Amino acid sequence: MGAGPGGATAEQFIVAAQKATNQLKALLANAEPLLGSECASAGAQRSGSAVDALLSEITNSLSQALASLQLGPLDSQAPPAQPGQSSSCGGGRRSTPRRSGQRVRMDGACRMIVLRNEFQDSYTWRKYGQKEILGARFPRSYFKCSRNSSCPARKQVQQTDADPSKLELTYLEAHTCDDDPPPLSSHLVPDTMISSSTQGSTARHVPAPVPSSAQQHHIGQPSSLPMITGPMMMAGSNVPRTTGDLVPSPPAPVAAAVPALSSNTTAKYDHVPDDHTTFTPLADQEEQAEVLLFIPSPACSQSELLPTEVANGKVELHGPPVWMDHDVACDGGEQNTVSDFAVPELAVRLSPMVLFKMRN
DNA sequence: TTCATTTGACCACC
DNA sequence: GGTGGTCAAATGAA
Repeated sequence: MGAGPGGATAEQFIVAAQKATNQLKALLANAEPLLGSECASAGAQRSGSAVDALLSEITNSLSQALASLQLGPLDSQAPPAQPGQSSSCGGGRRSTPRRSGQRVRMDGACRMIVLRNEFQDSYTWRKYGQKEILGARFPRSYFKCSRNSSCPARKQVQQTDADPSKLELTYLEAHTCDDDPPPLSSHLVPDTMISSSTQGSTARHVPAPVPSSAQQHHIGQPSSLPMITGPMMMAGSNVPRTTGDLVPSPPAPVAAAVPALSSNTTAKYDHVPDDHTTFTPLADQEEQAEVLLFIPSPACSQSELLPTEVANGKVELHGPPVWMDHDVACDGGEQNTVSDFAVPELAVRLSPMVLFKMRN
């Protein structure tokens, strides 16, 4: 993918633009009190909302452009597999180039692109397969939750074509092993990502681990940065390898590039404050925003993933991605509760304290 | 010996 | 018919 001299370069430009936009938002937010206190005329307010709208549009456009780059247009010609790549994976027949991910999953899923080669979640995973994906330079690895053999949770890990240092993670099905939660937090990104209630099966699944307060919306990851910044590859990690526990990958340079692919299960334990409803976002939110980009799978639309207010951009949010339960109307009029992450990059800013603050 | 990973083969879906 | 997803035997590591 990527235009001409490197799609990754274009990607970097977009990311930089996103960052600049966020900084501009912050500057404007700081300037608002000055403007608003004495000059809070209706005209100024209109001007402010227009600026907000423009900024939102810029942000959304950049996010979608980035997503397009990273996922690739459906009809794009993906680069051919590298000769050196393993081709021994089963069923590796191929003829017509086809972008990986083009096939639409019917069970729903959410895709998360790890913009940095750092990511962990709170579950242990066991690799059960690897396969060459047509049109993708790198094979896709398949993982199952290893905590409980009956747990249907699965994870797919694949290096992105544009930037091999980035991993594309797709989570499928919800964990049912939550009766026996990990020693520490289990409600961290991204335990499960249940999407589209149009796929009846997924909507029935147990939502992601819910804080004891059982609130309508879950703060996904109070300590998100510590969790995110934990090296996914576990290279150099001192997490011990024990049965069913974490499996640190070897500290080989290659493994460092793509830990979960070359090695094994990923897991770690993340500290989470007891009170999930209140936490102080880490100072470097710009940094944080760069780390993860949550992208709904092709099988589910933005409006399916998010509450209507969010999808319509009427909600102002700040902070890291958060868990949300929200009701979604199915075709038959039936209501299903769907748990998922908000998609801050695509939608809105998330508030760690007040998850949904309605904008008038 | 146990358990995780690898990988060829099979199956379902489009 | 082609592809992605999963299974399961073989293999390797602890």
